[in-house]
Amino acid sequence: MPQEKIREDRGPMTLTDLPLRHETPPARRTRKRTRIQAENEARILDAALAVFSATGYRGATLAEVAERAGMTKPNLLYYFRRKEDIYLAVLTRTLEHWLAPLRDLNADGEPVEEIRAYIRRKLQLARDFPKESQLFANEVLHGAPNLMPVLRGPLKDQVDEKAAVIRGWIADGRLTPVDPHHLIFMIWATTQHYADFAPQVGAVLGSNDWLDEAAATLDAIFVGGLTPR
Amino acid sequence: MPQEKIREDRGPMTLTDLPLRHETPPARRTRKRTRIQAENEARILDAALAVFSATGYRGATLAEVAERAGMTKPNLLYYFRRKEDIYLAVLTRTLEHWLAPLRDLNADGEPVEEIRAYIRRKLQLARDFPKESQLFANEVLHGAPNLMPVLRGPLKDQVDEKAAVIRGWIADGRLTPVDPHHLIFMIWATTQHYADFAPQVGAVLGSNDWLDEAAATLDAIFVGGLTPR
DNA sequence: GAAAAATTGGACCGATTGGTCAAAATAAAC
DNA sequence: GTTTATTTTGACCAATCGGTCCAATTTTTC
Repeated sequence: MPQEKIREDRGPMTLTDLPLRHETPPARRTRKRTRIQAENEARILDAALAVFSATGYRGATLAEVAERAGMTKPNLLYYFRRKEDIYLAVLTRTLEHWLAPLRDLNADGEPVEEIRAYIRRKLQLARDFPKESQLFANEVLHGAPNLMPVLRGPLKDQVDEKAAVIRGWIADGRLTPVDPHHLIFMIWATTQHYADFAPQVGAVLGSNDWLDEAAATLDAIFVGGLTPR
Repeated sequence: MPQEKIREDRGPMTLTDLPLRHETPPARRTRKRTRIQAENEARILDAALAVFSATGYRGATLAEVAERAGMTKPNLLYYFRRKEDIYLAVLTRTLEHWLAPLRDLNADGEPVEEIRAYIRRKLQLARDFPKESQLFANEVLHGAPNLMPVLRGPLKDQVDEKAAVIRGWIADGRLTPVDPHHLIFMIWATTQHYADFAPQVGAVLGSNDWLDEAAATLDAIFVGGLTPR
């Protein structure tokens, strides 16, 4: 059986109201958030990101998450009732972080320069937060069982909006005519590749210091490919 | 615990002698390969590709592989002694298929046209054999525990060889100067993206018929980016 | 500092899963 | 057609894992 579908639909959604809200921890039934609660939940989410991104949902064990978070398994389950809840929580947190850079693509900027800056931002994210990228990649690779509503909803909306911007630039003759959606896919693919396929990149290059060379190459190809002749 | 490292080193290797040889099935101890053996092993490998690519090594269960292969679990284990053996067998078979297209990059061809043809081949592979791509992506995403020697050995050699060809083209002024390794990464990333992130591509496009548009976009960017001005 | 609430962890449980075994059934060899 | 080798399967086992329970401990409240 594939990775379980964890979330059932709960209606439409927006970017600020991502549809992955997990069960509130039992301790929060009453009163306000405790200091210990905040600390432990943060430690758990960090541990969970490491474990889930490295092994996927099915491969991850609560015992390992608990150990990395420095607590026992029942203690972990005191903060998150189920494994799914932990996964959804860390996926949600990652998602916010992940959708941000595209938003900054500015319709009023110089087209080629805007895209170049976007690529640079994504490349830095890949270097600085590879685990987030891997978590996301793993989820989508296995059919996005928990993310499909987000992909079809907020993500598609976001992409469509920016695609319209790019289409406008093309119409103005400021960019080579290409399909904006596929251009965005290209940027996602080429930048996230360095996080998701890190072992391969490292093995082929014989080094893990790829950022500058990668940026230079992406720059050359995209700028050359997008600048009207 | 992450996906187990299944294979321990067995020294240097070549492309034709990939280092993922699994245990020979028990039935092959004696005499030659049976008709039933060949049939069942093929059915098992097909089933295993589907299951492993969809759920990863840890997520896959022998029961599901057996069911898809149309046999009982003990029967499956009669042909492959352990889960690892099945995984390694299907990974090996995939690998051969996967390393092929790069080999066809012809040093004597017209540079931009050769790269364009390579991209087209990879894109068709992504459409026609997404499961192979996903299997490979999953393995690398989780640290390539079973593939690292291949990545560092035969794969790196293959890439280095073709990188030299590209470097030659650049030296002759027939291509925009870019780092050949990163150019190859770009091609891998942009083409395999359509297989590995298929749910996302489908969700954003609202369609699964991406080949022609993708090819046109990749063509425009890569040709524009690689053609000297 | 006593009472109440929140936090921690040892022991335990049922379900799943990879894998075994031995005996039955089928196919191949002669 | 009998013997021999191969193939199939039901029953079963040990380990792992998600999750529960409850008593002990610590922190907060007043």
